[in-house]
Formats: sequence, structure tokens, C-alpha cells
Amino acid sequence: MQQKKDTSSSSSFARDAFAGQNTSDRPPLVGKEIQRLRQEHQLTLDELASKSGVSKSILSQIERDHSNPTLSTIWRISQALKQPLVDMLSSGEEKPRFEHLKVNQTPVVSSSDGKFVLKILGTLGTVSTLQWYEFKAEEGGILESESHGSGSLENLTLVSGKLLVISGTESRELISGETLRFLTDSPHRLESLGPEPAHGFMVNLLNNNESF
Amino acid sequence: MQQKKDTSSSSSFARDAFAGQNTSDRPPLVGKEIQRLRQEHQLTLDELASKSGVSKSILSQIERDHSNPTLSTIWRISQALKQPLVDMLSSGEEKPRFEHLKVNQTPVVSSSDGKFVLKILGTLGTVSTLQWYEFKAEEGGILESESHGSGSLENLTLVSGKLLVISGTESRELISGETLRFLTDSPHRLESLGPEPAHGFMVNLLNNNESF
DNA sequence: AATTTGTGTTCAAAATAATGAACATAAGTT
DNA sequence: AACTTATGTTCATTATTTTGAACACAAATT
Repeated sequence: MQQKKDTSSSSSFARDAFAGQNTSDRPPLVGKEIQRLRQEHQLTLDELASKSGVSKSILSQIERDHSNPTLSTIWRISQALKQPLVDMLSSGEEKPRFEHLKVNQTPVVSSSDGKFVLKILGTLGTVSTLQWYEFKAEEGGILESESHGSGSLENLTLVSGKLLVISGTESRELISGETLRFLTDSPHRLESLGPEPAHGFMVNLLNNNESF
Repeated sequence: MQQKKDTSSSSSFARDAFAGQNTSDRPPLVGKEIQRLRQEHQLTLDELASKSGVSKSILSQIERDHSNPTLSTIWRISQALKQPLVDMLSSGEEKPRFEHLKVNQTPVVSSSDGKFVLKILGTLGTVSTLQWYEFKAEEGGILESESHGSGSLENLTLVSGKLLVISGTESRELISGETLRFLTDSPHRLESLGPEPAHGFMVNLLNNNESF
């Protein structure tokens, strides 16, 4: 036992447990976020404790970042607060810098027969984190893309026409006016179905640290 | 003391620790994902242990879901594997692959006279950093906005029609097919000019917190 | 085949996260 | 003011994670 328990006050997890670590990169401090969510839900520590099954004492410590919660503990809290676990953590994580991103993950756009036309309207971030397009595709036009990296999102809005979207093993059919948001961490494919040309708008978020 | 420690073999976290819980909703089992990533990086347990600072024995147990890792432990592993912590966790979580918004589910905002209609297609960011829209405005339709905060950007693409954009003291006229990007750190206004209705897309980067 | 080397698993000990009860403090009531 | 109530913090104890060393096993080498 090389570390005596600090009995007079809290054990100061934030100071002690991570003291020897890279100061710039620490585990996300979820305390404030959890507290914010709890108060937003108008719950007391007691109430959250009974809802989540996590003892109120440890809740108190976690909120003050005096404890290093277990995965199951964070999970149970996130469940009680109806908050995706991932969101709770990412708020503590460094916010997405729109600047840094791996280069080699630039989406490969293959408009094979020219039936599918993609107009790049803009990009954001120096290495491109975000891109948006307008597309037009006559019947049978197909756009195939490689994975954009884990966590990448594609947001499609169809203004007119009919569009078949296949991502991984799943597929959806979009009709005029509908919006589809889907993960693009695997190869995916758009195909214009209807007799009238498909026309729409697409916003792509490429993989960075942003969670969803 | 309601649970005796199993000294002869592993403590079988997956069986014991969650046995009493809702079976349909469990904390994400990160084991397989971590193992996959480690092997993808061609690392042995020893190597990952030294890279991450997490002991190899606990790595072994975590990979087999025999332990309920601590936040700091998962964090250190994710750092060593250069994987956003969030991705590692969400892989275990089932996240909907598609989010399909039917026509009537797309939030719509319109000006008081109903001549300018804005369809909110999506938003991104915890505090709402990014939003994109489709808009349609008949002749004379006007959309007035307050400042979005210093450094905020608006990106307009006009598919059809004619649009007058006024931001601060400057103004521009957009015609079909053109794109305009401008700062929205002051009140601004869009006005549909042409006889034919203006139709286009808009991507807004809002500046909530820090500098940009 | 015997030895070494590499890799993952298990063991006993140590560190620490989680619990429930007791405590502190502030806000309302009588 | 004294008493209750509501809420969060601390304490002592228990349950678990984490660690480093020992172990098991397979693959490669001699």
C-alpha cells in the first residue's frame, strides 16, 4: 500500500489518479456534465441514485470528479438520464477541431457512367471535416463510396425523384421530400430509381472526434 | 457482503456483475472491439500494455469481458489505439444505422407571411454548431435573422430563382446556381426577388463558444 | 525432441470504486 | 428560535478493479 487513503477529505481522484499522466490528454471529466444533466432533469442525488441503481455517495463523488467511475456505473447513470452514454463522454472530451483529420479518408466518389452528378457546394475545415453537395441523378444513376471512416455521417435530403440507399447490409428507399441520415463507416451506394431524375442535397460529416 | 469473491477462477464480470440487471440493456461490451482494434494495429497484449500503461492482465480480462473497466482505463486504451474513446464504446452500443425522416417530420419554419419557408434538415454538435436547411421562397418572401454570433458563417446555394442577401451594410444578389458564403455576425436578411420562387440550400456554422 | 521465445491466462496482493449509514448544512415550518 | 425537511458530503466497510509475477501453451529454433 503505497498510498494512504485520505480520510480527512476526498481522495481527490482528479489530482492523484492522473497526476503522473500527460497533462494535455486526460480522460474526460464527466462530472460537470452529469451534474448538468441531473439538474436539467430536476433530480436530486437520491432520486438519481434510485433511478440508476448507483449509490448516491458515489454519484456525489463522480459529479465532483473525485472518482473514476466504472463503465457499468457510467452506463447506469446514462440510462437513468436517458442520455446516450457516448454523448455524456464526448461533452467532456475536447471539442471537435474542424481542422485536424486524416487525409487518406477522402471519400472516393465514382460516378461511373456520368448519370450521377455531384456538385460540391462547400467544405469546412482545413483538411475537410465537413462537405456538402448537391446531386442530380437520372434513372439508374449510381454513386458508390468507400467508407468515410468510423463515425462518419451522411445526411441526404431528396428534393425530387426516388433514391435507393444501401449502407452495409441495410437499405432504404427515399422519396421526394424525405431526409435520411446514416452512418458511412462502410461502403455505401446511392441509386436513382424513379423515372424522374433524383435531385437532392447531401451533407457529409467525416470522421473526426465528434460523436453522434 | 452479498457476493463471495470467486478466487479459483476469474470473477466473471459479464455473468456476475450484471446478472441482476435488465438483460436487454447492458453496458456496452467493449471487449471484442478492443481486441479487434489491437489486432488491427498488430499489437500483442504486452505491447498494448506498455503503450497504454494498462497492465496486460487486465487487458486480457477486458477483452474477454471479464472485467468492468474504469473510465481512465478505457481512456488510456483508446489513446494507445488512437481511437476516439467514444467510437470504442459506441461500437458495442447499437446505434441506429439509419434515421429516416418522412416528409411531415421535417421541422419547418416559415416567415409570418408564409412566403419564406425553411426546412431544417439537420443539426450537428452538442451545443448546436452546425445546421443546414432547404428553403423555398416565393417572390417577396423575406427571412430576417439576428446575429448568430461573431465568426458565424452562412453558406447559401441557390438552385433556382433570384435572391437578395443583405448582411450588415453589404448586399449581394444571387442567381440560380450560385453559392454565397458570408459572415452572419450581424443581423441579416434574405429576400426572394425573381418572379420564379427561390429555392436553395443553406449551411450555417454557428459560433457559440470560443474563437474561430 | 528438447529449448527457447512469444503470447495469452490465472493467481495473490494491493489499490480503489461502490455502498449504506452517519453527518453537515441550508431552507422551510411551527 | 427550535424543529423538521431536503439535499449533498463524508466515513467505515465491502466489493472489484488493477497490478506484477507465475503459469500454460503453442510456435519457432537449435
